[in-house]
Amino acid sequence: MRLLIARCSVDYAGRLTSHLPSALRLLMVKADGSVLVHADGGSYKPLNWMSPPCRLVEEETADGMTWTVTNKADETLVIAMDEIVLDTQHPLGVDPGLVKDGVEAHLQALLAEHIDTLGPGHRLVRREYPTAIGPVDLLARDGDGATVAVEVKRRAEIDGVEQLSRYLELLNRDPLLAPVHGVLAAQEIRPQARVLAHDRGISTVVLDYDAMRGIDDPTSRLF
Amino acid sequence: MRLLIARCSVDYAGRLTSHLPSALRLLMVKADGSVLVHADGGSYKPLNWMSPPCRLVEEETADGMTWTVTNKADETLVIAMDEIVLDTQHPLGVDPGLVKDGVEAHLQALLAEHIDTLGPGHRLVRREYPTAIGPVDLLARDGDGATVAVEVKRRAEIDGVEQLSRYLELLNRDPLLAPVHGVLAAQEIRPQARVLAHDRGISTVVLDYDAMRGIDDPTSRLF
DNA sequence: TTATCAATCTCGCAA
DNA sequence: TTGCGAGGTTGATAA
Repeated sequence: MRLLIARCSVDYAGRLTSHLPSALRLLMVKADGSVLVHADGGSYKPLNWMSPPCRLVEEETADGMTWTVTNKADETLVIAMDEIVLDTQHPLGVDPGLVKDGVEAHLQALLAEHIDTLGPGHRLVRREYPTAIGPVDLLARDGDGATVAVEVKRRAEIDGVEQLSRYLELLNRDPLLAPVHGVLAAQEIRPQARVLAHDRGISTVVLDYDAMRGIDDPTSRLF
Repeated sequence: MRLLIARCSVDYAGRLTSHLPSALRLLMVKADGSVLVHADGGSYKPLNWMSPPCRLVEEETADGMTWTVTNKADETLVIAMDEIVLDTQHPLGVDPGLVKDGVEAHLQALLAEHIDTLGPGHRLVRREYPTAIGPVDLLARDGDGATVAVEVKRRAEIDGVEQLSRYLELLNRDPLLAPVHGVLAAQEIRPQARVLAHDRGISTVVLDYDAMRGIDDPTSRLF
């Protein structure tokens, strides 16, 4: 990994065009040739970058150095340096990689365990109920024995409603299941998703992760 | 901006938990206190990070140094270093910032200015026409006074057709607007999106960014 | 390889 | 502040 602190201007031309006026910035060149331009603030996203695979051409100029980074799609990143404060290189080797503990799969498992969160008398038929267009997160029966299809999300947006709608259309063609009622269950439901869901007769339920992991929370209700 | 090359293990606990085994990595501390952990590969996304605002507590240990970074939501990032290869600091100052060109907002503005791209006699009603499920990019009237709802995309895919379809269903319930015709306008329209759009009676228009910008150029006008 | 969906998404805008 | 949608989204996974 090569690190530079340099006063530079940066121009990108590709899926959009952008320009950065000259200023002191960090330039990072990774072992795979990718380049990142970072300022001394903002979040983890660089001001500009080129993802691998790409090629870097270095050119000495009168007052500094110019990098031209290009990729297969002819996108270009041009970095013109007029002052170099630091230029250092360190081989880091291959990283062993990140180990994550999931969230969303856990939500589905918890709701399956506490299926009565959807209302008294609910019974789980199965998780990941298979259909021709993909598995429904949860299939259940309510207190009256009617079929309920549940889509579980961490945050429910319009796409989740569309997804559930497609499942419902398919499931309702099965006379053994129809009529199937849809439930969108999530820790957070965007207003527009709620509006669209209710417009289509789909119920929404807000899930309380901590409550399900602990004791049933009466404030989590179906409407 | 402080830069370290260090052998370290990293643990994050917050919206999820994650662990990185010890390895040589780049640690970046920005002026706003945010911390980034980068490997020598991958794309611009760090292996781990803490976004500002956050607080870093540094602790000397027997065989190195430990950082504990916390934010308001009690998320924590713990970095345990057992070997430090580089530790350098450079004030960069405030960045003048990025100038972008060619994004969807520009396309929408350009098409609003050149609404006759949709056909002769078209008049703009308004941009960002509000509905219960979100704003329609452009609402217009065609030469016969019929309502036209336009969805503008840089690249039109299936979800763009779905989005426009939802708007059309809603708008067509309004007797003052109905019947509303849909137009999907984009620089690039994926074949599947084109097929689905036409299947639903939605027109597609390919936008030429440079041409629309050129027409707007005063030097190209006759008077 | 392509399509689909989640993300510690980030970022900008507008109500 | 919050909500909402775009992003040079990126990244992972299944078909």
